Amino acid sequence: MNLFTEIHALVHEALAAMQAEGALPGGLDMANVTVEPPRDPAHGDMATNAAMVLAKPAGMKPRDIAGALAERLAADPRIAAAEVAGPGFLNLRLAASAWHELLRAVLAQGAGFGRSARGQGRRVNVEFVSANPTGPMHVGHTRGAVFGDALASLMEFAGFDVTREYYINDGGAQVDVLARSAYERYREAHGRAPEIAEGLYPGDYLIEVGEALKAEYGDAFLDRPESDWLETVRDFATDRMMTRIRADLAALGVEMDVYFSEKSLYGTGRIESAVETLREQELIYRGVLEPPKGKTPEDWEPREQTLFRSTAHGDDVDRPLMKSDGGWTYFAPDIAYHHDKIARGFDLLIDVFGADHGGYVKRMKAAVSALSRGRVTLEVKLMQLVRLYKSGEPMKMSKRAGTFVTLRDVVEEVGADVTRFVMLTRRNDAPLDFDFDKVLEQSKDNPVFYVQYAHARVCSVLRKAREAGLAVDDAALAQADLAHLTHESELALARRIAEWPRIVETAAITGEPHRVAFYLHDLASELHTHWNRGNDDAALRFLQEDAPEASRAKIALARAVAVAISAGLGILGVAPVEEMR
RNA sequence: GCACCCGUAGCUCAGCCGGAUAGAGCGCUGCCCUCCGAAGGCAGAGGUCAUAGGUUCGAAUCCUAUCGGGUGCGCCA
Repeated sequence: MNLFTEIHALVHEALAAMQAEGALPGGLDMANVTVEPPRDPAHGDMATNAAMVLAKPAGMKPRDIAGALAERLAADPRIAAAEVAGPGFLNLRLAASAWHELLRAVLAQGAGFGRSARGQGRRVNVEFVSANPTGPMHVGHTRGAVFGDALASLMEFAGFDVTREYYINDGGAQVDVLARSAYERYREAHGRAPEIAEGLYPGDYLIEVGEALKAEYGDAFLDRPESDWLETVRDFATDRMMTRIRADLAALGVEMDVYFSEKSLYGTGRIESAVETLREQELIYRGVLEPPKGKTPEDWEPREQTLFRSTAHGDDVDRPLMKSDGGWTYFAPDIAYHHDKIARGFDLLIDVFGADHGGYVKRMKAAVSALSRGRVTLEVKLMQLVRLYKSGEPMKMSKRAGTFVTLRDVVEEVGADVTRFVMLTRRNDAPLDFDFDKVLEQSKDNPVFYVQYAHARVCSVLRKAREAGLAVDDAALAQADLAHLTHESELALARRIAEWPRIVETAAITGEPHRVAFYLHDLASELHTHWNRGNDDAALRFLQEDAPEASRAKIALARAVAVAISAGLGILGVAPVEEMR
C-alpha cells in the first residue's frame, strides 16, 4: 500500500472532475503534478503543487485553483483538512483513520510491504563484480559486489525481472600471466626455486594452486616448453580462482544467476557475428585515429585499424576493434558479450564498473545502442574507491608487503551484514571510508548498530508483551483497535512508515540503494525519539499497564516499524537482529 | 587538450527527474534514566549550497561559462 500514490490518484480524479464541470480547462498536462511529504511537518502530511503547475497553462490564479481543489479533496474521508498555503501549495492533513488503515496494511503485507509494480516485469540484467580470475577479491570488488546485489534486490522489489550476472575475463592476456605464475608455483611444489619474474602475480594464494597442479599432473609439465602446458595450466588456475571467488561471494551473501565466460566468445563466431551486426549498419571501417591532444604517447605513429564508428552513437572518437597484430582488442569481446545479453531479451542492461573504467562508458553505450538498434539502453554505475581505516588511521595496502585486504578478510573480521550495510551508506560515485573499528562500535554514529538497535527494541517490546500474556502476532495486531493511536508522536511514526514505498520507487528508478540505508536511519531515529518520549510521558509507551487494548494498538505501531525495517534490510541483504549483545 | 564524476556546517556526507525556513552523524555547549533496552533522546551554536550568468511563479537541484579536486584518453582488461 502506497498512501502517496493513492492520494496522488485522488488529486488527479478531483482535477478531472473539475475539468468535466468546466471549473478547469481541458487538455492540461498533469505530468508535473506531484504529491509529496512537505519538508516542514507543520505544513501537514502531504502537499500538492497542482495549482502552481497548472496556473499558467490554465490561465488562472494558482490560489483559485487550489481553493477549488481543496474543496473537492476535503470531501474524501481520508482527508481531514486541505488548506492553501504559500504561493499556491495545497497542504493536506490526513484523517487518523487513514494512518490506521496504512498500519493494518503493513501488518498484513509483512516483509512485502513497499513492493511495487513500477518495473512492470521489465527484464533487467545487472552485471557486477566481474573481477579478473587472477586472484582473490579485494575490498574494491567487495563494494561493487554489495552494491550490485542490493541494486538487483531493490529492482526486484520494485517489480523488475532481474538477472544477476558475472562476466569472467578468462580470454585475455592476463590469464596467460596467471598460468605462468601458477606454473612457477608448480615448479616450487616440485622443490624447484620459483622464478616470479616482473609482471607475474607474486601472491601466496597461488602456492596451493601449484601444489594442486602437482597432485593432478605429477611432473608431466616439469622442464617442458610453455606450449605444452600453458592451456592446461591456464584453465586449471582460472577454475581454481573462480571457485574461490564464488566462495567469497557466497560468504558475502551474493549469489549470481549467470557466470558468463569471455573465452566462450572466441572461436565460435560470436565476436564476428556481433561485428557483422555493426557492419550492416556501416559502422565498421578501416581508418587512422588522431592522437589524443595534449598527451601524445611517445611512440605514437599513425596506423590504419579496424574501427567502430561509435561517434554515430554519442561517443567522442571512434574506437579500434583490432590490434595491429590482427587480434581483437578487449573491446571486441565486450561488444559480443553485450550483443549476447541483448539477444537474450533484456530490456535494460546495467553494468557496475570501477570508477577507473569511466572512459569506457561512452563506447559501451554506443555499442549497445547500435547492436540493439536503439531498443535497449545500457546504464553504467561507476564505483568509487573504498578507503580503509583502522581506529582512525588509514591502512596502507601493498600487495608486496602482504598487507593487501581481501573480501574474505573483511567478512571474517566484521561479518557480512555489517560489511554490506556500511558499504551502502554512501552513493556509488562517492568514495567510502571503512573503519574496521568504527563499524563494530555500538553507538549512534554507527548506522548499522543504530538501525539494528531500533529493530531490537521493538522485538524487546514484543517479548515483554508475550510475557504479559498478550497476543501479539501480526494477525492479532491487525485486529487491534487502532483508534488508540492519536498522539502526534505516534502519527509521526506512521507518517515515516508510509514513506517507505516512495523510497523504494525513487531508489529503484535512480539506481541508488544508499537511499534505503538513509531511510532506515531516519525511521530508526523516529522510533528512538518516540521511545524516549515514553520516558517522560507514560501514555506513549508501547506497553500500557492494565490496558491490553491500548497496548495492542501501540504494539501494532511498533511492529509496523519493525516490518518496514526488515523490508529495508532485506533489500540491503542484511538480517535484522532481535536483540543486541 | 578532450571526456566523465565530484565541490553543501569545523570534519565525513545526505538532499539534486525544480518547490515553502537547506538536513544527519561526528566534534563543541547545556540538559533528560525510582520510567517498555540512556547502546538512547532533547536543546543550542555552526551555511555566500565553489564562483558568475541564464531559464522559471520558484534553483543546492536544470542550462552555460569559470575555478578547484578525482578518473580516463590507439595496438592493457
